[in-house]
Amino acid sequence: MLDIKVIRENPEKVNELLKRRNKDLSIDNILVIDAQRRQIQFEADELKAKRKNESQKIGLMKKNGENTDAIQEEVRAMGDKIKELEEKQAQLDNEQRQALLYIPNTPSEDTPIGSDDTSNPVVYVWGEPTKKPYELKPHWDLCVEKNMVDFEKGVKLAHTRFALYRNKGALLERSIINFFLEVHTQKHGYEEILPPVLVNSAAMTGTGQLPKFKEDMFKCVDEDLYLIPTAEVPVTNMYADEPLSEDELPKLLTAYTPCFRREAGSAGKDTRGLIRQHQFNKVELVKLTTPEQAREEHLKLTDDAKEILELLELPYRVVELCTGDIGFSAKKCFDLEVWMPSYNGYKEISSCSWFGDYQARRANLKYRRKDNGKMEFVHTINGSGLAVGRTFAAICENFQTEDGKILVPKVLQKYTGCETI
RNA sequence: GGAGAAGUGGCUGAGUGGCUGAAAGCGGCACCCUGCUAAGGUGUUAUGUGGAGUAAUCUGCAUCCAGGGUUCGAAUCCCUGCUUCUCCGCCA
Repeated sequence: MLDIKVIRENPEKVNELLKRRNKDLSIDNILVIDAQRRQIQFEADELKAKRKNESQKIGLMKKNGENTDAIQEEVRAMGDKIKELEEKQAQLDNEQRQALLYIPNTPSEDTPIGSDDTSNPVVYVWGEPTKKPYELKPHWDLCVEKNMVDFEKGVKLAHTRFALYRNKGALLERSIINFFLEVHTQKHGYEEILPPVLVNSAAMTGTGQLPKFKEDMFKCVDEDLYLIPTAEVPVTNMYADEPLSEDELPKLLTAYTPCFRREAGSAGKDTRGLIRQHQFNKVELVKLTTPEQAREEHLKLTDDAKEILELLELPYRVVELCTGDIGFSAKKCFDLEVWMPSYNGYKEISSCSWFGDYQARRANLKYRRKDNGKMEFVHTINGSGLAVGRTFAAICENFQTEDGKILVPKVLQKYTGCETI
């Protein structure tokens, strides 16, 4: 969430940045709550100080054998008033926190301004869109023909938008996961994490999924547990309420997990194939950094994701998300888009975001600075490195041969144990 | 799942109703001393949130797992929850 002090001291600036996302956003109501809240706290604190003094007096009087009935009654009445003020204060605290939880992050000053994805500038292109003299089948046909993915079984066992991988399909999916993890741990220096895929509402609130995006997630009926929509949630929250020391930063973490999304509101979108499933695999990259390190580490994390696509020799481009398209918690974000013949276009395969201290405030992620010994919020950064199902689809489509085979990218062959599928 | 015990500052650990935001030790930091090394001395060392001040800083309140309760007053008493440990049961 945003820093209330920044909001208080610089409301015009905050409003201006928020309106770059959406002109309806405003923190004006929060300022009103904040002023009331501080007034009440001031009154309550003064009264509590008074009660403390009087109570100590009673202790002394009792020691001296004096009668304290009158003063006790007086302090009791004070207690009633304090309780009243405390309740009011708690209510205002809560109101303010709730309001803040629904305000998105302020975009970075240099995030391009625009209202939707049509304003996202392309900042980098690698390779050429795949062109072949023969027809490239969409992966949803090819994979079914080759008995690699069984969409019907997925639907039968669970629900629409669930798939079952089998045979070489399961092998390819598993190989991609292993390849991703190995590059990020061996080459890029990330620590591998295998986290729980169910997390509680505190974790979901920390990274910004709750409370606003509740309908996007699968929730357990009788427990305060949600299926994670991304490994970002458990991994970013690992150090919540647990200050790090500055030498531990930047902290680089990577995790493979299945991800679960309700895709509420996506009815009719990407209904064929592996592109938009309720369950999909992803390897995530997460960084916790100092504010000074953040921008550079964000670029480096994006490079780590880009490198995967280059190693696989998949054509892709990078777009920078504009203020109207950027995620709720992010300040700045690059999307990596892979060439997907079935779409005759580029399709998102990774989203690399810098969150500033927005998530850190929500999750209470802090570190102790070396220069002044003070506690400070870390900056969080994350990105897909990469989405596995979409990589699977991109490989199937971009690398198919005329006789219906799929060429396994060189770097994957040691995992699949074969050159073609 | 059943029974019992326990949760205090970065760590160990004292503290059963008031002068304890919290002893002591360790660790950390600063300075001093010692011609190396090791040791020693002095001081300092929690977080959150208000108020005053340009600021350095001063100051109120809250916080001893969490939330309630009792009391003039709670780390200390009571209730609930969570977590950890031990024993039993079950189990991949």
